[in-house]
Amino acid sequence: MSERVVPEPQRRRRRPTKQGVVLSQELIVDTALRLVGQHGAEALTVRRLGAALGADPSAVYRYFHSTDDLLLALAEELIARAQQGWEPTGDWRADLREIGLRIHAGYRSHPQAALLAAHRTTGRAHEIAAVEAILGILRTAGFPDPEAVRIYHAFVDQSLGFAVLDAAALALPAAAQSADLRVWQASYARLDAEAHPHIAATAHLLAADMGRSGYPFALDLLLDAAEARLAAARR
Amino acid sequence: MSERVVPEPQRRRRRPTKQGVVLSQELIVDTALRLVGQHGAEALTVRRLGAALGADPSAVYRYFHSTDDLLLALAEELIARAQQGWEPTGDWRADLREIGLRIHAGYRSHPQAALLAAHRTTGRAHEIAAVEAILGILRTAGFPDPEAVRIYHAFVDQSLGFAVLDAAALALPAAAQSADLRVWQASYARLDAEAHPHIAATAHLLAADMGRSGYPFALDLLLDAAEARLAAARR
DNA sequence: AGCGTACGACAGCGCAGTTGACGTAGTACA
DNA sequence: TGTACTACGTCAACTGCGCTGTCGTACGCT
Repeated sequence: MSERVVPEPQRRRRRPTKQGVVLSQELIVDTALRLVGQHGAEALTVRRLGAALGADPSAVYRYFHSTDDLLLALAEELIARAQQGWEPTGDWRADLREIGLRIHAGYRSHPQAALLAAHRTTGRAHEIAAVEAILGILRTAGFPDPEAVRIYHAFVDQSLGFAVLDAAALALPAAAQSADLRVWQASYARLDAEAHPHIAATAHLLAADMGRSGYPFALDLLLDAAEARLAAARR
Repeated sequence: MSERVVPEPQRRRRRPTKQGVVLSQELIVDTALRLVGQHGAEALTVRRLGAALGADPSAVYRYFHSTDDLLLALAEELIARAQQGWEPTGDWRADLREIGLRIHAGYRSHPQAALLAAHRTTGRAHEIAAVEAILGILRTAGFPDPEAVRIYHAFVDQSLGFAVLDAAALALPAAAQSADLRVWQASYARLDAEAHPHIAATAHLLAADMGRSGYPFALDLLLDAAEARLAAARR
């Protein structure tokens, strides 16, 4: 990973492409997010991005050194959108729940960005604001600092992790999903109750949950546990 | 996704490759796992796999129709390894914790397989055994069936999600990690305490946690919450 | 011994990310 | 207004990817 060669301050020369489009970092990021949203994560390639922009694919490299760089910019944009129009209510539990659902929903449609965001740091304004907001909620709620930091990490990574898994499921081609359903019915639903009593007893429940995201429930579990620890710390 | 064209029952003809290796599904799976373990998830390509096997890359397609198929086999193998040598102790909380750590550790070195395993179903023996074991622990602990299924999903997806994120971090080239560290120090550590009081107060704690997996802590939170719900259900 | 075929090798397709050279169009300054 | 500079869009090409169709051969069966 080299230094950022591409100048961050705004560019001065703007020449339209052959198709008359004036490029910019924002336009490229927006177009990339639109591509991913419409055609899935696998549709995001430099070549397709160039086509969608109406420019030569290599023009992208005038604004980002690599796709890694571009994905970091996508991550920052998603963080920004997740915070847009959000105001804390003062109820720490409700606030965290709302933020969690927003992060999850935002990244769900952009799994590659979620993978990066989880362990890279953009160091830019919106990311810093998000960290500050979440830590602020926890600390003003009364969590001691070490606990607040640990819960912060668990909270963020949980929402990103579920988003990545859910996004991967959504990105599967329809044929693969129906194939899995067939495999499932052939393998699980017909197991005999003697060898696999627990699966047999809950097969109908497992089937009902297939394809639904378990994130909201997992988030509630995390908030339950956090609340219990807060009560214990106050005692 | 077509039907499985490659015959599952064991093959009869075995001709060594030019380099004298006799191929088989097991050998290919083992070699693929070794490749991923040694050189990261990105090292797993059909061409490199062929080279590691001492065979032409296209020979792999005699045993799996696609990389998707191969990854499903890797997933099944990882599930098998995670269960190897494990015996339930009867303490549901300790048992779940042990299983969670095993799944996390296993998939952590094989993120692509984890991504697939989370929302595909292999329908094969070891996967079924794992589902049966986890559900069994929850149901004999006393969780009502619907709750047991929901906790099962949250538990599995949490461990897979963290494994994917952690694996992605491990797979980053060393240069990217040091670049991020520099960005972090430049952006976060020097924030003024007025604009970002919460980050400033916990900067040292955040730095100490960088790069460490938050999974064990998040797992404990989930188990805490489950235990509380079990107590409530019994009451 | 001989036949049928499973399987390994080879060549090649389309697509991916990325790079370096090139020329032009826009800006800045006189 | 003119001129020099250079940012930026384009082009062509390199490497490596998953995957396929074809071919010959050596294995295992009868």
